[in-house]
Amino acid sequence: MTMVETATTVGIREVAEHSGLSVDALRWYEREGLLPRAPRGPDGRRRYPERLVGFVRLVVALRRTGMPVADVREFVALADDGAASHGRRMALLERQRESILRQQAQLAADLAAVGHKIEHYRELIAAGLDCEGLPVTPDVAALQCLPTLQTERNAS
Amino acid sequence: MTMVETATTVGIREVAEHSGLSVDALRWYEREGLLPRAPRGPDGRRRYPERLVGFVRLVVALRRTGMPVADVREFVALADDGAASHGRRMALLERQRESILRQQAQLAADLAAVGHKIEHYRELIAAGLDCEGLPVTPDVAALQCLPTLQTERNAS
DNA sequence: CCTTGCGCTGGAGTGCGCTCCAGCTCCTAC
DNA sequence: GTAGGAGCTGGAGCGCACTCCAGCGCAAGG
Repeated sequence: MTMVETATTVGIREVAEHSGLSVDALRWYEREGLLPRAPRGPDGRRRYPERLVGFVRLVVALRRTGMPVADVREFVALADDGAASHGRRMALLERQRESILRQQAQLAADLAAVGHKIEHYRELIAAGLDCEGLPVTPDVAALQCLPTLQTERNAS
Repeated sequence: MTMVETATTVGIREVAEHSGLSVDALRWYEREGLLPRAPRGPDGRRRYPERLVGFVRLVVALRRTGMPVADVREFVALADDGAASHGRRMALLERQRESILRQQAQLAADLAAVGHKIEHYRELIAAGLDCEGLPVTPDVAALQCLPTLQTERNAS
């Protein structure tokens, strides 16, 4: 807190933290035209005004929902044309919205598939049967409940 | 239809068509342990029995919902252990289910963000204003409605 | 017998989307 | 004045998940 809060502009670090992107990714997005060029402070560093931070959030939402880099680039390029491109920008967003709706349907279907499989395992274990419908021996049944030795995420 | 329908087993091509994976991807999945080794016909070709086709569908659902290849591999490896690994397999699926639920929440949030932005553009256009709240000139307004020259997807 | 078609294996190549780095400039604090 | 820390640029490198290919075998049709 030693610096003067220049109006309401934030540094790249904070934008990174609030957007979920890395600092490197933010710079890369800018170089690649996925973000407009951020204005620089007198020391040559990026100062993100509030509007731009909001824009970053939108771009993150677009990328996270699977919009390819090329399409984001196009969207940003349109933004340079000002009000004249509002219609086309809206159209791009609408296409993305359709895509998100399809993804939601797909995700719901996949959730159901996984859920059914879980239920299937639950039943098999409860009934003491293996996948072929044969009863499991007690020693195997004991192994089934090993409280999830869990995938050894702690290696390396 | 010149071949005898060997029980209820299908060739790799049909599995590809029904699963959405490419033939190459199916073979690659098998080599990499994301699918159990498919039994071969007398000519050395893969013959997928029904159970395996169902398994492929599950694996596709897991991958599509973002389960990393390494985790799928682990799941498949567990399947080799038979009934003794039911509990652990179920645990893996449950973790994936949690992940899907989080994705659904994120997707809904992103859909809302995109939706709001669309609404914003709609209002601006209807009101004849640009992003700074200034009225647009009539010639610009005309450009806004260019019926979506649409991203030129037909290049190359 | 020869061609056509599908599939096989194993390995090399590819596209995307970052991530990492060297070498530099600024500030700020001690 | 010098040490440390954050940021800058441009370019190289990388991990993932396939995709593509050469070189082969087999079986059926003409």
